Amino acid sequence: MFVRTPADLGAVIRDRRKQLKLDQAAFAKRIGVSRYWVILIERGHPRAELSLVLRALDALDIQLDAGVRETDRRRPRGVDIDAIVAKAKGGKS
Amino acid sequence: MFVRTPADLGAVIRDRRKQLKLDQAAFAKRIGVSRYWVILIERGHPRAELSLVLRALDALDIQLDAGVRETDRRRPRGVDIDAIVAKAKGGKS
DNA sequence: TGCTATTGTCAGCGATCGCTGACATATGTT
DNA sequence: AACATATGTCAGCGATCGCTGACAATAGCA
Repeated sequence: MFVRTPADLGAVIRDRRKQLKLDQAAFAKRIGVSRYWVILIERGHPRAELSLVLRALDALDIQLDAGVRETDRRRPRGVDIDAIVAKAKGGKS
Repeated sequence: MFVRTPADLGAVIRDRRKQLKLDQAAFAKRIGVSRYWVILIERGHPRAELSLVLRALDALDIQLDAGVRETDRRRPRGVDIDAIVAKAKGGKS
């Protein structure tokens, strides 16, 4: 599953927690956080702190893979648009 | 690249930002954040706020994929350890 | 229906966020 | 060296974090 919003993350966490048959209290204790925090996260709290989120994922054996999004493959490989533009930097404005 | 710590994330972000030839100021403006924030993130700030991080990744076209970590493949497929343990719940302790 | 486990809600608190904006330190180019 | 660009540092500020702990609401089961 791809994670683009805090809500996505909340869903991933909640699903996996249930999969592992952990209740909020047990889960919270495992990652060293309050149960309240778990509730907020699963609800999609946008301002949660990064390290806690990462610890939560780790505790659930969820791996985060960060990769470049390859939406369009219109251009042949080996062509660096930026480089071309830079070379022709007549009006950089 | 796998992201397990704030430092990992900082590295991913910094590398990609340079790949796109953005300086901190331009990058910060693009995601609606201060340049100071960018510096902290790239340094691996553990308490950064989630939504800003996600926006940063999005702005860099970095996709976050969350999947269950499959470290050991010792057991044949179809065997659910949890279920077995549950079934034999003589001493659940 | 009762009983239990689980989940959701809240106020008040200390701690820390992210911002600004000016200055210091690289880094690179001529 | 001189200059321009990029990156790193900091103090003070308002805003919000995550915690506690007790209670309310919901779900599951007999």
